[in-house]
Amino acid sequence: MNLSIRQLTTFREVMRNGSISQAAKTVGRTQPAVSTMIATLEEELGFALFLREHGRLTPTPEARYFLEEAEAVLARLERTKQTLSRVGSLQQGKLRIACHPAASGLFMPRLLTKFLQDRRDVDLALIMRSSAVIEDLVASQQFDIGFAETPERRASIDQTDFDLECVCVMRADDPLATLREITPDELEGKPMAILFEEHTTATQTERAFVSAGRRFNKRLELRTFLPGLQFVSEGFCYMVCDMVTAYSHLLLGSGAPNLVMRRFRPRVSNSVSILTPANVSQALLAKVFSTYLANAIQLMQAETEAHLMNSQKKVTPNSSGAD
Amino acid sequence: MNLSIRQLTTFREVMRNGSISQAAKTVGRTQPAVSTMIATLEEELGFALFLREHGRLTPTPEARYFLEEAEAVLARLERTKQTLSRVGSLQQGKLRIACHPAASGLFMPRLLTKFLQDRRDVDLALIMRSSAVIEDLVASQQFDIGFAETPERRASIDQTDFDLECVCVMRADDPLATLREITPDELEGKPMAILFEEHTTATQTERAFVSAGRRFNKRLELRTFLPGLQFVSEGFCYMVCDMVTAYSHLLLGSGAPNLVMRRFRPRVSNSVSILTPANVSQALLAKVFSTYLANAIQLMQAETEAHLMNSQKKVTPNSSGAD
DNA sequence: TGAATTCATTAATTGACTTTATGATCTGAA
DNA sequence: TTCAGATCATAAAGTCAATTAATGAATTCA
Repeated sequence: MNLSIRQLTTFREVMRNGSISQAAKTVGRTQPAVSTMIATLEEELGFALFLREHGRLTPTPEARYFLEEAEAVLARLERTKQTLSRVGSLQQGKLRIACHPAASGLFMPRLLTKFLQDRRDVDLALIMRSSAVIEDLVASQQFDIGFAETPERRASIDQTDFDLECVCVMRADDPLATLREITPDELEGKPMAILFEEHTTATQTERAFVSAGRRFNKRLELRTFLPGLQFVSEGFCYMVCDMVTAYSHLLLGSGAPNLVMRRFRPRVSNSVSILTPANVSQALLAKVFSTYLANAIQLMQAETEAHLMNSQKKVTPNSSGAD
Repeated sequence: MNLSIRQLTTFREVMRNGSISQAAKTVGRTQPAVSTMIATLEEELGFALFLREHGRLTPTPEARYFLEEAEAVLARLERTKQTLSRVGSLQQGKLRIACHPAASGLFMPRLLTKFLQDRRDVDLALIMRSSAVIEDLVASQQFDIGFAETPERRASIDQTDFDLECVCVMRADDPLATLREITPDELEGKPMAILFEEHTTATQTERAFVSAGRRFNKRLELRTFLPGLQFVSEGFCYMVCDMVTAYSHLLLGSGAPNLVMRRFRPRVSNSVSILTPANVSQALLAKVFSTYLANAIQLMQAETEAHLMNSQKKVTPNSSGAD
C-alpha cells in the first residue's frame, strides 16, 4: 500500500461531492481520471470504498472510516505547509540573542521591537550577560547571536567587529559643553567616573591623562556606564563613556537626562562585535538579524559622528542625526 | 507548495544518512534522482535545506525543523495504513449485534467467541432484546445485525429467514424418551410449559392438541423457554421448545441437565431471521458475520436433525452431530 | 421513449521522475 | 604536489504512471 497525497485529496473530494463527476470538476481534472484513481485506491486498500449501484456511488462504511483518516493526514500536512511557508518567509523561527549590558537597556530592545514588528511567529530569547559569558554561550551554540565587546578571536566563534570610539558625556549646561572636543587638559582634576580597573576603557582613559601629564581624579568606579549617566546628569562627575550607552540614552530625546556628548581625544576605543557560532550553518532568521544588527550599529556610528561634528545639535530620537 | 509523500520520505532518508548517495542506496534509487528531488523540494519550500560545502551536505536549521514536521506527517500516515490494512483484512471494525433471548444465552456468545478469536481489534456491542425491539434497532441502523424471530417483512429491513421446527424436550429417563416422535396423543393431560398466549409457538402447540382432540394441560406459562428447561429437567413438565434454546443447552454436554429432545408432530415451527438494515451498504465485517451466523444456524439445523433421527445419540458439545 | 445523468473502459498523450553519463569539487594518501 | 576515491550537480534520454478524449453501458426523469 503506497498512499499518495493526491489520492487522499481526490478521495476526500469524491466523498464531499458524493459523485466522481462533481469531484473531478472541483479538483480540476476529468471524470475518468478520478474514476481510475478511486479504483486504484480501492485496490491498494483491499476493500471497496463505494458501491456502484444504479449508476451512482454510495460510500461504504469503510469509506467513512477512511475519510476520517485521510482528513487527519491531510490536516497534519496542511499545518506543516503553513508553518514551513512562514519559515520560508522568515516570519517564523527561533532567535536566541545574548547581549552585553551596554546594549541591553535600550539599543537592543528598540532594534528587536522594530525587527519583530511583522514577524509575529518568531520565538525570541534575549538575555543580558557580561561579554565574557556571551562568548561561551555563542561558542557552545546555546545562542544564535551574541552582541558583546570584541573578544579574543577563537575558532569556535565567527565575529564581525565594530571599532567604536568612546565619547565624553557631560551636562548640557556644563561650561565644557561649549567645546567640540575634550582632552585631559580640560578635565584635569575634575571628578571622573570610569569602569573597573581591568576594563580596557578605564586603562585607556587613565593612560590618556598620564600621557598628557594631567592629574586623573577618579571619583567613581562602575561596572557599567549606565548608572554613571545619572551622576553625570547631576553634575557630580564627567565620564568617558562607550558609544552604545551614550547613544542609547541620547536617543531618549526630551525624556532623557539633559546630557550632551563630545568627542574625546586621545581616542578611547571600545570595540564591539556580533558573535555567531562557527562551523554551524546559521538559521536564516539569525542571519537576517545579524545584518540587521550590523546596519543598526553602522547607523549609530554615523549618527554619533554627525552629532560630534556639529556640537550645537542633538541626536534625535529616531534617525538621521539632525534635529 | 505541493508536497508529496515521496518527497518527505526521501528527505527523511537523506537526513538520516547525512548523504544523498547513501540515501539513494537505502531507498533503492540513484543518486541523481535523490539529488534533483531534494533540489525541487527546496525550491518548493522556498528555503535551502542543505548547504553544499566541500562537496558534502550539511543540514540547515530549517532542515531540522522540516524533518520534525515530515516525521509527524509520515507517522500519521503510517498509522493510517496500519489501521486500514487491518480494516481490509477484517481484523478491525465495529460490530453491533442485537439478539433475541433464545440465542443470547449460549448460542450467540459461543459463536462470537469463535468469530472474534483472530480478530483482536473488532469492537463488539452485543445486546439482548425482544424480537420486536430488535426490528426497530436494526431498521433505525442502530445495530448492524439483528437475530430475532422472523418479523413481518418491512422495507427498512433486509432479512434472511430460517424455518426451524420446535422440538419436544423431556428428561432423558422419561418413559416417552424411548419414542422417536412425540404427538399430542402421548402428552394428553401431561403437564406442559409453553410461552405466553400471543406467541406463535404457544398457539401452534395448543392447536395441535385441539386438532388431535387431546386435552392440553398448561402447567406453566413463560416469557422465554430457557427457564422452562430447568422445570423439565426436574420432571415437573414437558415442553415444546424452540430449536435454538434446546440446541444451546444440549451443546453443554455433560454439564447440562439430563435432557433429550424428540421430534414433535404436528410440526410446530419457530422461524428465526438474520436482520440487517436495508438501503444501506453494510460494513464488510457485518457482512462476513452475517454469513458466519447463517452457517452456524444451518449447522444447528443439521445437527439437530441428526439427533432427532437417531434418538439413541446425543448432540456432542462441539459439532458434527454424532457422539 | 428519449434526453440527461452517472460511471467504466480504452487508446493515445503527456509529464514527472528516473537513469545513464559526465563534470566539478573536495579529501586524503602517496 | 598529484592522483585515486569520495561527494553532489547537471544534462539528455528513457520509463512509467496519470491524464485526457472518446465511447459505451446503465439508470433516472420527464
